[in-house]
Amino acid sequence: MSTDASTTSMDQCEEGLNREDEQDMERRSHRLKLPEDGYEWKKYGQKFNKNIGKFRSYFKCQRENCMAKKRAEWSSRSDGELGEIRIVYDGVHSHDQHSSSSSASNSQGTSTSSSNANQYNLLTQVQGEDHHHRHQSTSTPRTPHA
DNA sequence: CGTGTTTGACCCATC
DNA sequence: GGATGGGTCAAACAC
Repeated sequence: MSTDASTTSMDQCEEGLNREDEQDMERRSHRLKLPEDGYEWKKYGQKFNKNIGKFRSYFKCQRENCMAKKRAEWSSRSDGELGEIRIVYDGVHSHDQHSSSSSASNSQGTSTSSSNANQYNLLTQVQGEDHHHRHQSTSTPRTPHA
């Protein structure tokens, strides 16, 4: 809490372009436009945080070997335009970015996630939230019985 | 038809 | 011991 909103400065809404193409899906799919990071995310839930009066969307990496998760938080402003969207990354990617433009710079040096994980950790930290609880252990927390 | 999104319900952790 | 919040999965719907 406190001093938020101005923290988000990486979101760069790029409007226009393919109005018909995008509109087709924008029509009813995800009325909210989220900034792409270069990874494929699948929305698996949405909740409203009455504490801050903001919406929270949950995204998961589509990759099978990717346990990375993304969390998007935005105010409940009118539809269409969003003031600021807070993106929080959780987990670490084990695959390369599928981005369109060449990423150039960074990554791909020390094999695997070491460096990558660090990068994401930093982002998560930036959010400056509180609580440091991290559950999800035991390979299979869910397993009633076969 | 398949993909992707959406909403609700369910579960777990925490207070 | 219960209640709440938060997080996740599943099903259904739409295109």
